[in-house]
Amino acid sequence: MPAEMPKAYEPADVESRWYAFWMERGVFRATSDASDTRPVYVIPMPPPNVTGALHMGHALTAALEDVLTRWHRMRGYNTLWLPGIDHAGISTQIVVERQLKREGVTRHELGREKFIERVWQWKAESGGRIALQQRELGASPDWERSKYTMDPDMVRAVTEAFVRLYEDGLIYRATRLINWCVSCQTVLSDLEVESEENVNGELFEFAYPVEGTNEEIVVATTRPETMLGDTAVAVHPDDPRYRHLHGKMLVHPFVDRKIPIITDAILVDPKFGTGAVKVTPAHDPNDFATGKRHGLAEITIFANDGTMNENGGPFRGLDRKEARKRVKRELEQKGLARGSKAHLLTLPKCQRCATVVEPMISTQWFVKMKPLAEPALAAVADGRTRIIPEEWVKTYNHFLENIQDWCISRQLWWGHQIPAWFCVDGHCTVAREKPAACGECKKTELTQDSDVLDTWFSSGLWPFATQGWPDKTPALAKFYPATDLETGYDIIFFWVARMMMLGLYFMKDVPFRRVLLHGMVVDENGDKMAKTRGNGLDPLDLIHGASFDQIVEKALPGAPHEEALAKFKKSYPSAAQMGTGFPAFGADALRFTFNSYSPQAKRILLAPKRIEGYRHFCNKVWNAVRFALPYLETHASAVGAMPQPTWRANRWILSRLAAAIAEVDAGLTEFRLDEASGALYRFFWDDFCSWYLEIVKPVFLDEASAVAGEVAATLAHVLETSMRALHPFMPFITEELWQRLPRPASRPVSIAIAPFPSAADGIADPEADREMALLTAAISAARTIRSEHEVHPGAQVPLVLRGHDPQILDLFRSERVTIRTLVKTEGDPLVETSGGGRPLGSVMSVVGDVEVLVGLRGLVDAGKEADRVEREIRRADKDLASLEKKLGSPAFVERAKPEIVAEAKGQVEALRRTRARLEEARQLAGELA
RNA sequence: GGGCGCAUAACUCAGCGGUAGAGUGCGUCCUUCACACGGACGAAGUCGCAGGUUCAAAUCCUGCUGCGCCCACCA
Repeated sequence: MPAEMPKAYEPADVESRWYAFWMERGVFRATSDASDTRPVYVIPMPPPNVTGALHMGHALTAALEDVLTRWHRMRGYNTLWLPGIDHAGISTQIVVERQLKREGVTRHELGREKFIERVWQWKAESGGRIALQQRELGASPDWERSKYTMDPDMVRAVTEAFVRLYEDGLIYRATRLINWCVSCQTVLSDLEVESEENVNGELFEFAYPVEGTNEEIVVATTRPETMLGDTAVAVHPDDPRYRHLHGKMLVHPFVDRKIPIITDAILVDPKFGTGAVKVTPAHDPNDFATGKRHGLAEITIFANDGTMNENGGPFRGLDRKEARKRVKRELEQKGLARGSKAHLLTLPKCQRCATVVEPMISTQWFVKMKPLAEPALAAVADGRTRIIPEEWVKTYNHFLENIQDWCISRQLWWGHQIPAWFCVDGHCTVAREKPAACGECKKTELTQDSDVLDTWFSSGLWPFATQGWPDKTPALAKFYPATDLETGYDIIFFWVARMMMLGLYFMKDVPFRRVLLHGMVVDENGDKMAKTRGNGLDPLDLIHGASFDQIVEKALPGAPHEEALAKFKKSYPSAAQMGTGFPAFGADALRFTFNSYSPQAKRILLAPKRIEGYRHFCNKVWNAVRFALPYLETHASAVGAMPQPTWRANRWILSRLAAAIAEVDAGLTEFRLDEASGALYRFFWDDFCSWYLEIVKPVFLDEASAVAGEVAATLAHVLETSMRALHPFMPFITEELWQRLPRPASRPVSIAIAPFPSAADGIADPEADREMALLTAAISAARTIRSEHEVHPGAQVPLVLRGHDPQILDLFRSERVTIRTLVKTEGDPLVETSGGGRPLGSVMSVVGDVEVLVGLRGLVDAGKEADRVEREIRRADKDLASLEKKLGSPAFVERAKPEIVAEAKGQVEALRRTRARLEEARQLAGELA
């Protein structure tokens, strides 16, 4: 460690120094040893996708969870922040396929086995990247326990869970109308389908000729191409327009098929469109249900890639979009088109690739959700798991109360292959290992189901599968259930609810005691960060600094530079004014920023200016220690144990420290990290730096000072304690400074495992609080007078403090050095009882019962002084009026709480005295003129 | 179509029943021996609109307006 401390805090220097130290000392390790009797704190990290690079969401998650982790570790908990990586089925497959494409190969050419090898190879190369980036943030999980959802023990747990659910009748195979992504070529669960609202589309109308008549029936549709799969046209049974057509047949214009006219009161709203609905059971959820009601044929018209199959007649081979155009054109040519009108629609899109999802009939694996959902609802309702902020409980409940069965099979290669085997006759056998023979017909030629499981199936098992389940391991006994689960609200359904359900099912206990939810990081305009928008920020660029050119290149790769820069500046107007790039804010500043947002904020508008503010705070902390160190060395013999000071400022700062610790404690306990971080910020900057250090300076300059030892002891203690309190928020700078500061011999090797401050580190002292409040108010009043009259900061002025209360006068007398230093007075301030003299050219302020008189001789601007006094008087009058009005109301006096009435009365009296004294100030101002 | 949330100082946000707060920005002054990534002081808000409850409302209730998000199979 360099002995010299640079004048400005350099995050890069400090941050590069400590991570290896923590790792070497193993301070992040938890123990599953049963003999360890410490209380346990477990918080599973949401495993980032193996494809991922660290984005703002990860950084936010890491910043918040690391605070909780480090805080508990310092409080003596056996703390496990469990890291991991998710194999992320679809995403990963897409990434690797894209890679192959660049090499000119498809996965089918490569073959399944070779492809999976490629994915593993790719994981080995880049799968560790995000963990390294998390280290740059200072994250302190127990890396040695890191899990990958494709680890052999995880695979075993997934298989076990699947088989058990199957055996218990909760997993089944069924043929349903499912969501098919024609681009990813797999089925998707309902949750993986996102709907894009208010898309401009059209409602196209065309006619089906009625067989054997000259009549026709006109239907309206947003998807004309699906008419190739129509197997009925439905009308409302009571609709008089069509009554005579019930049961008649229609002639399909393109394929050799007759279509019945059916009546259905559920499907058809006679007021909508033409009142006649074409029914395509194989490609629309409503029509599918209608088809089931009427026993209609289900004609699939699309191949898996979204092109028309052999049922498409003349349109076979065309893509969906192209088919739509051609169908419309041909209908027009046949004279069957009946026009179209604009129509707003909602498009279902694939979460991964944004392709429009196609409803298709397919045989898939499902999990029966109702029986799993009920215990999960109960666990939150009865408080076994608490959701914070509470507003999310409704969302959680609504989802589980209306939950549909979960489609868990995916037509991918990358993932956990489904443990089901088929014989040549199509019988299915589910087993933990490949069975010797078909469970039904005993044939021995078996092939495993080629599908894999939804990625979220394995994530749902995370809290126990990572601890050795299904074995009864010591780790499982120790670390299940977890204490907290902290994550973004966007995965309540995908992850949180499923862990609740599966945890309760397999472990008979909730997976975690609390669910803590944070919001989404968005740009300064409130827009989601997205690659297409060019508004993504790399957290590492904020930590290390980067030019806007570099940032823009990353945000919108491949785009013209000017365009990308324009988009970026629009997304971050305040950043655009910061010059040509971001300076290195440092990890600590970024972390502190994340921790300064209220957790109930759904959107976190990341303003770089705010990060800058917290970098300044780091600098403040740095310089406070830099200032103090020499004095602490000089008085080394006095520094050590918990101080028991008698000097007022020392008592006061310990009292403020006690209050700050209490606030931090309350904030951290209730996941109000913003309140905790805010309390520390205010304590350190306002109380400690602005007042305490300034008060203490003359003590160290005075070699004969009798209190120097006491001050050094207090200063050392407050700084050492502040570092410990700040450490969960700013781990790097606090470790660095703490290592430099004198500290009790009992402290461990790293601040990361030093005790977190407790009530015992402060001493509440209401008397000191009260006295210092008076003192600082008087000093501020004098400073205001100086400043308002533009007295040069270096100039010394006479100061008189007048009052009636002998105790208060004693207070001022004993603090004359402080007053003299902070106000810059000419000699010691004069403290006297009312009616005494006053300095030449006096201007006066009233603070409580004390008159603050500053002598400004010829410096006075009479006009300004008159204004200032009038302002004070006006303020007093206004306050007085509102209080008197309130006290004048009998209703208030009778019904308000007595203490509130008493307080108001006290305030009125004080204000009346102030008001009376201000008259003298007014008179003085008048004399000046 | 339902549900949730947000509207407080120029900006970003706390506060959520007892006389309006912070950070940033802004203005004045200061290169004072920790820090100009600083200091002192100051200006700035009819707490979205309209009703209601209450002795008292940014704070609770109702309605409205404007944003944002989530869920939902309306051709």
